[in-house]
This record gives sequence, structure tokens and C-alpha cells, in this order.
Amino acid sequence: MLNRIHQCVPLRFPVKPLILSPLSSLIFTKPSVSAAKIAEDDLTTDTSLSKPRDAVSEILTGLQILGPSKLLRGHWFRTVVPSLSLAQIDQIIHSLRLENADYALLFFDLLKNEYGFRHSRASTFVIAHVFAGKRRLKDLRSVLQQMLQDEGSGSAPSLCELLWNSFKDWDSNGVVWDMLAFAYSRFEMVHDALFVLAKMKDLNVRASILTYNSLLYNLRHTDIMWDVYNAIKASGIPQSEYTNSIFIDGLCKQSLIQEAVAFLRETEGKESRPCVVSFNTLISGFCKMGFVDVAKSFFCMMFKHGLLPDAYSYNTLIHGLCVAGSMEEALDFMNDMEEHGVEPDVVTFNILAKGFRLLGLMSGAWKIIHKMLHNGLNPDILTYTILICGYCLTGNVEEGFKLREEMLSRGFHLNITSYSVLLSSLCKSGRVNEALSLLCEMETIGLKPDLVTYSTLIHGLCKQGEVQRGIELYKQMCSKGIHPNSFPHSAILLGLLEKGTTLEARMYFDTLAKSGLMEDIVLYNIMIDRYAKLGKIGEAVQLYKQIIEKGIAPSIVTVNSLIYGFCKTRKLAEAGRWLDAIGAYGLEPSSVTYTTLMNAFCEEGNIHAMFELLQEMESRAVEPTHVTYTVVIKGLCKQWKLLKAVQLLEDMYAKGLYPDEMTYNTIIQCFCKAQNLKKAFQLHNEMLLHNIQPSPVTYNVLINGVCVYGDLKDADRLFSSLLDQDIRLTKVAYTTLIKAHSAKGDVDKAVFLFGQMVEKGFEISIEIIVPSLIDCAKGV
DNA sequence: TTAGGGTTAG
Repeated sequence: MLNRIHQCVPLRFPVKPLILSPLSSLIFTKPSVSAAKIAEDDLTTDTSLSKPRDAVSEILTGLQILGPSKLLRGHWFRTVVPSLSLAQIDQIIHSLRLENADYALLFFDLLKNEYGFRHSRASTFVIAHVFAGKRRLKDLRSVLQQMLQDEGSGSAPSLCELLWNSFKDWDSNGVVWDMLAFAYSRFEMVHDALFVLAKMKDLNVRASILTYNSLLYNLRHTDIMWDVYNAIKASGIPQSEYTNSIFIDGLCKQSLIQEAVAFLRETEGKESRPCVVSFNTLISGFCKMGFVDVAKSFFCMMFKHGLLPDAYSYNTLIHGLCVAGSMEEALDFMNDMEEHGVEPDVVTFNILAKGFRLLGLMSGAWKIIHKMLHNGLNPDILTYTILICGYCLTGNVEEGFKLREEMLSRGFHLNITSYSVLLSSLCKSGRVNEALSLLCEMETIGLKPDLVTYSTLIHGLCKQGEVQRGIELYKQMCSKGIHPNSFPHSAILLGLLEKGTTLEARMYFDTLAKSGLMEDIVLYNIMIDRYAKLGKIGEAVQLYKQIIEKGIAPSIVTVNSLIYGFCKTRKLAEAGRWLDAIGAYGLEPSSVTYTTLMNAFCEEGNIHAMFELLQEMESRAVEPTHVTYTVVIKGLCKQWKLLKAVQLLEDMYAKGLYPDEMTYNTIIQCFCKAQNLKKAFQLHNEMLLHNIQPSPVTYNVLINGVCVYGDLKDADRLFSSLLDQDIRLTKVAYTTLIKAHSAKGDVDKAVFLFGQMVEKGFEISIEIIVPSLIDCAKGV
């Protein structure tokens, strides 16, 4: 905040009303004695002349004699200034404007910039009129914006009153009115801007198209956009080519995409024909809604209108293609760009690099960066952030930190986003305390963590079970004036579900729902999913009804969780009905929808129904994922069609789908049950070859297989070798082996393993010990 | 027009 001189420096003289001598005679007659004295005083330190009563005339005279730079920077002036009252300063500015507007500007700027003075509204308007008269519109805007920053929203009525009462007859008054409306609009104080516009209409002052465009832009998310557009048409002022583009953008933002297209068509052949920006807006709108093909057709249509796509057109479309995962086509458009003489820029390369990053293809992202360097472009902070994010998401946090070092060595400063990426990956790897230190580092270097940063950390803490600390951080965030959205609440809700009881979580959820602030489907989805997982389908459906009553649109996740709940409670027919009804909600079934149902049929042993669903899925162009394939492999295993299962595993690789440890566990277990331990171990080796980390479950399955169908000594050897390799084993691995030895009556070995288990700190339950003792007794 | 945060299936 600017210091106000009058708040800091007490007045040395009482403020008296000023009686100004005719200024012209002071300035344009021969130098007065006192002015000559000022010149002397500049060399001495005597300030006896600096009585405020005379200050105005002294300053004016001084300006005439000494010239502005000598006077305004001189000692006398510096001593006098702090003792001037607001009213005196207003008067000086007023008078200076009449005699020499440049001096008024100089005086105004000097007080503001060197003395941190906050000028009155009246002085600001005087200066605004000087700028308007000189057509220095940027300065005019700047001076008004500074005033509005201090005045804040809701200040329009009083400012309009002042502008009307004291300045209505001034030259360039209309320009000031227009800029005032524009400045309000630029600060997103739209109600104030609308107030000024309404006043202007009453006073018959015309607004410029720039002001209208700015307001149209700020209101493009709302219905009021139409009123502004109609006002533009009614005013008869010529539209700029941006007016229609902003209007089209607004229609797209309000999801009125059909209306946007119709509007574009309407403008064809009229005075304001569609321009490149209008097309770009539509391309962006369609891409954001996921209709990249339609976006492409508009891209092509530009040529038909004799328009050439610019870098924005290409980048927008390439972005849409990248988000849709169509990297090949995105690259084609980059080549097309070059062929049409539009040079791909840093934005193009960043978009493409992110496209590859989204697909987890970091090598592709690097190729793009190399091309970027080859084209003579340098990576910017976004490029680095995309790369850091890519590494962090694949769990390679260290590589992310190395890139941060490189960034710093190249003189980039990490911003909030770059920090948040690092924080997020630390949280995901469970290194929440390190993430919290990074938060401190951010604050130390003066970066203010935002909602995303806090939400990430709250999520990290809650996921680790530290819900209380998460809630404390949430409070800290609110105390800093950061207004929460549903993200931090979802983190806390998940934490409560994980750590506390469902009832506790439900109470938190109900408080959020009652507050009326949380209308986010994700919060409902979290709660519904928990009920579904618990088999409490009644509660889940109840919440679903609440969503509909509130007019909140369910998402495919909502329906998928409900379908899961019906499957869990073995109401497959009901689950099937929900699948059939998905279209009625304007939703599309996803691979999760089908996989959930397919798994349920598989569990029921109805493999035929499972394959029927797979067919339906493919016919509806829903791509099966590696999870879908895992379910199908499980189904084939149930039918003992092991060769087909192995074939499907190979098909997955051919299709570019990567099996994970669960896929292998499924098929390995099947070969164990078929007593084909050789193939089971072969598959285990294949996992390692493909860099898939076997999970403790993999080893449980293998140990159990060897115990049941092989030689117990081999099982012991396998077990020891795993321990030697420091491979993480669970309680199940120990109990499997203990049970096997107990069953064979080898009490010593069983007791030895039991001791090892206790030593490792595993909890021992009665369910493990009693059956083993019974087995041992039988053996003896 | 480009970078960061939350929910679902095996």
C-alpha cells in the first residue's frame, strides 16, 4: 500500500484557505523576488519561505523560473511537500493544468512515485482529462486503474457523481467516461462497469467498442452477455472483428455450441465477416467438449472462407488432438503448419510434449524437446514443468528434482505450478513430510501457495491417515484467505473414510451438502462408492436420489459405483438395467462399466454372459483396458482354457496394452492350480523381463503352488531365496508354509517359521495358530 | 492456444 504523506508527516502549519493570485501573472511576468530567493535557498537549507499558504504560488513561480526538474528535485521543494494538505495539492494540480498541463503531469507523478502519495479522486480526474486531451490513452487507463485499485468495487456511483458534477464541461470528458467503464471492466468489476455505462447512456456519452468488447468478454459466462451484445447493436457503433469472436466464445463457454455455429453462419456475408479469431474460438470450443473431428472440419472451413489458419488455430487443434491421445495426427498438423509457413512455437512444442507425457511416453516428449531445440527455440518454464511432471508421475521423483536443478542453473525460478508438481509427486510416494518442507521453502522465497498446492498436501496427509493434520492445514489455508472448493473437502472425506468410521465421514459429508456450497458430483461419488464397496446399496441409491433431486448431473463414475454395488450384492439383473439406462442420462458407458459387470458375471461362473458383454463393449467402441483383459483371462482360466489365456496375454502386448502384476497373478495362479509349476515360474520370469514388479501376492501364489503341488523342500528353498533377496513377503506367505509343514507333521519347522514370523513383527492371530496346531496334532 | 490437485473396475 502506498504511504500517504499526510498520515506520516504532521502538518507544520495550519491549513488555511488559499487565495491564489492570478496564476498567469505569477508565471508569465518577470521573476518575483521570492522565486529568486527559492533559487538561492536551493543552495542553502533555509526553508523559511516554505509556508504552505504561499506554497502554491511559490511552486508555480519556481516552475517558471527554475524549470520543473530543478525545482521539483530541489531541497526547498522536498521540504515543503510534506507539509502540503490534500486540498492544497488538489489546488496546485488544478492550477497547473490551466497554465501548463505538462507541469501538472510532472507534479502529479512526482508526488505519486517519489513520495508515495495517494492522490485524491478530483486530482486523478484532472490528470485523466489531461491524458485524454493529449490522447495518451495508455496513461489515461493506467491512472484510472490505479484509482480503481484503491477505490475497489462499488465505487462507481460516487465516482460518476464526481465526474458529472465537476467535469461535465471539460474537453475530452467523454473519453474519460469511456475509459472509466473500460478500467472497471478490466478489473472485472462488472457491476461498476455496467453502472458507468448506464450513466453514460443517460448523459448521451458514447462508449467505445473496446469498452463494450471488454465487458462482453468479462460477462461471456453469463446471460448478461446478450444484453451487452444487444446494446452494442442498438448503439450503432461499428463492431470490431473481436466482438463476434468474444460472443462466439461466450456461447461456447455456456455450452451453447450449436448457437455458436449458427451465429458464425449468420455473420457470413455480412459486414463483419467471420475472422480467424472466430474460427479459432469455435475450434477451441469443440475441442474442449471433446469433438475434435468437428473442430477439424471448422479448421478446414477456414480455407474455404479464404482465411489462413494462424499459430493459434494450429495450436488449439493440436492441443485437442493431444488431449484425445491422437499424437500421430497432432504431429501431422505440426508438419502441415511448417509447410504452410506458420512456424511452430514454444507453445506448439509444449502442447505436443504434454501430449506424450499424458500417454506416459516420455521418450516421445524428449523427441519433441529435441526438435524444439533444433528449431532454435529454448524450453521455457512450462516445458520444464511438463517434463518434471512426467518423471514424477512415473514415480521418478529424483529425476524430477534433477530437472529442477537444471531449471535453476538456467536462471528460471520455479513458480507455484512447478512447486506443486514436485509436492504432488512427493505426496504420491508417501514423502509427505518432505512435501511440507517444500511448502516452507516456497513461503521462504516469497511464493504464496495456492488452493492447488494446499489441496495436494491435504490429500497427501489424509491419504497417509493423518486426517487431523490435513484438517489443520485446511484451516491454515482458509486463514490465509484462500477460498476452498471441493478438492480439499474430497481429500478430507477420503481420509475420514479410510481412517475413521463411515458414519463419521457421512456426518462430514452431510455438513458439506447442507452448506449448499458443495454441489460437486465427485464428493457424492466418493460417498456412494464407499456404500457400494460395503454392499450398502440402499444407502448408495438413496444418495443417488439426492443428487437427482438437487439437479446435480451424475457422472459415469456415479453409475459405475452403483453398478458395482449391485454386483457386490449379486443383483446382476439390476446392474444390467443400470447399464442399459446409462444413455438416458446422456452418459456413455466406460471400460470400467463393462469391466465391473464382466467381472461379476465371471465370478458367478457365467462366462458366456461375460463374453457377450465384451462383444457389446467392442461394438460400442469402448476400448477394453488391461483390467478388462485381466477379467477375461480370469474367465478363460475358470474354463481351464489356459492356452487361450496365454494367447490373450500375448495379444495384450500386441495391442499396446500393458499387463500388470494382477494380470500375471491371475494366470500364474491358474497354472499352479493346473499343477503346471514350470509354466507358472516361466510367467514369473516373463514378468521380470517386462519390468513388472511381482507383488507379495505373486509370491504367495507361487509358494502355495509349490507347497500344494510340488516338493515342500522346494517351497522352503524358494522362501529362503526370497528372504535372501530382501523381497517383501506378507503374513500369508509365512502361514502358507507353516500350514504346509504342520500338515506334514514337521512341528519343528513349523515352530521355527512361527518364531521367524513373530520376530519380523507380524501380528499373530488365533486363526493361524489353532488350525496349524490341529494339523500338527494329526501329524503326530 | 501450453504446465500442477480429488472419485470408479480386475
